[in-house]
Amino acid sequence: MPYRPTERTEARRTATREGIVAAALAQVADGGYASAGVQVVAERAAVAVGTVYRHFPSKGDLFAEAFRRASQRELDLVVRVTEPDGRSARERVAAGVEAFARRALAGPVLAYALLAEPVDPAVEAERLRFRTGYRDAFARVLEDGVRDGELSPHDTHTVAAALVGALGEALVGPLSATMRSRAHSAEPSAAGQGGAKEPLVATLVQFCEEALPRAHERVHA
Amino acid sequence: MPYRPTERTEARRTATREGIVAAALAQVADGGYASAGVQVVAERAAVAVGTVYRHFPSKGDLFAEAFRRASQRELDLVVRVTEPDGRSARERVAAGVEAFARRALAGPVLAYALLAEPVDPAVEAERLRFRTGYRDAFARVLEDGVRDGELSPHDTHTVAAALVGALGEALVGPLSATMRSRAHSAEPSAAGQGGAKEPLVATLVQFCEEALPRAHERVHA
DNA sequence: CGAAGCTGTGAATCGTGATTCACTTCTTCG
DNA sequence: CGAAGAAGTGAATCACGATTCACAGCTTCG
Repeated sequence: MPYRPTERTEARRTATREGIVAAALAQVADGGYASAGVQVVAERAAVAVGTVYRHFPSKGDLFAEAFRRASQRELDLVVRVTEPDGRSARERVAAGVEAFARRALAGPVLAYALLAEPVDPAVEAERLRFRTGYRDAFARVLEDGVRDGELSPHDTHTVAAALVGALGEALVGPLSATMRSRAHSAEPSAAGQGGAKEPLVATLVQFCEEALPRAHERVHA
Repeated sequence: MPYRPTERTEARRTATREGIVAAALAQVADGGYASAGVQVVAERAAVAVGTVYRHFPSKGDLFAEAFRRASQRELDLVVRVTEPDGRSARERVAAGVEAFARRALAGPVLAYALLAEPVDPAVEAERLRFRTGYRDAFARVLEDGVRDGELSPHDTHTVAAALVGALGEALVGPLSATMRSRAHSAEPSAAGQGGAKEPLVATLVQFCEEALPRAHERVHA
């Protein structure tokens, strides 16, 4: 049995694979999913088209993985900042909303792709999974709030979904606006930012805080 | 000059055209956009493929028109029930939310297609236009509320978008769930409905009412 | 070295569904 | 009726990007 894969070759293999995923993500992050053909990604990864298919069974699988990684990063962040510690449910929701919004506005093209751009079914499925993730993260906070008597009992799943939807929809407009203006000037982070981000974040945080069904007597922050 | 279009032929032409639009919409309403190829629509309209192209420059244009009509109906309804009359902004928002949710749950497949299903860019553009329509309808109510001192001043556009997003996201789950269960049993409106709709509607109405930034002193319903 | 098995290559192929167009059928009017 | 212009037809074509695959180049080990 003359050939046996070794540590070194396996490392090389992994490196190539990672390069392809990275290229796919990079392409989505700066041209959107629409721009991300297999050809283009392969070129970007300095690899032949066939190589992509030696590492992934299909385009859908490749991008599902790329989306999964990017989304996981974001979701982890939101989960982290909403984790139970001394804070009230309200504060925890606010922290999650703020983190979500800030990250999205920082990387608008990727955020738009992750959030709203038309994609393959396999990728869409990944998107769905992560939306569910966000929803569950918020739902957990809401349940804690109900248990502790801070919030009145309610359909936490639906309310959490509504929070996620509110964030998404309110951000998609500004996100695509930023993308459009970027299309003109060449490079990122130019002089006058697309739009004032802070007020937008503040509005969203307030909206989401208010929307929570507080228990009869208020605790005032 | 031997031939001149006349009233009768023009009527026939219009009828054919209408038939095609209706077929397109019907197809979307019961198989989703994914099922709506030009071929299929043509058959459904009892017309040849070429005829479709004699009436519409492209598939995108056909479906853009079909979506436009369906969406306009829905939007008109929401605009109507949120129109200013004696009611408070809160009540008007609640009425809009309720109407939106009820209609969506009544025609889940169409609602899903209108709201969230992946579609052609031309159709997506139409969708965007109508989301903006809903947003503006709610924004108008919010502005009235601010003017009348019922609500505190705020970014009405963003809040309105958040309301629309909350509705959309909270409904998409139940909508696709209903669709999936419909896929099993053959005909609509069978015995045990997909899920209890009323509580869902109530949750959404309450969520949206709560989320509005009320002026300092509360009016209590 | 050379057999065996792996990864990399990229031009050619394939699938899908929108779109075309040469032809037939219908309608109008001198 | 017959010319002329319009609507209808549907098999053939086309566009486009994902996918394949025969071949070339490494890597391992007896």
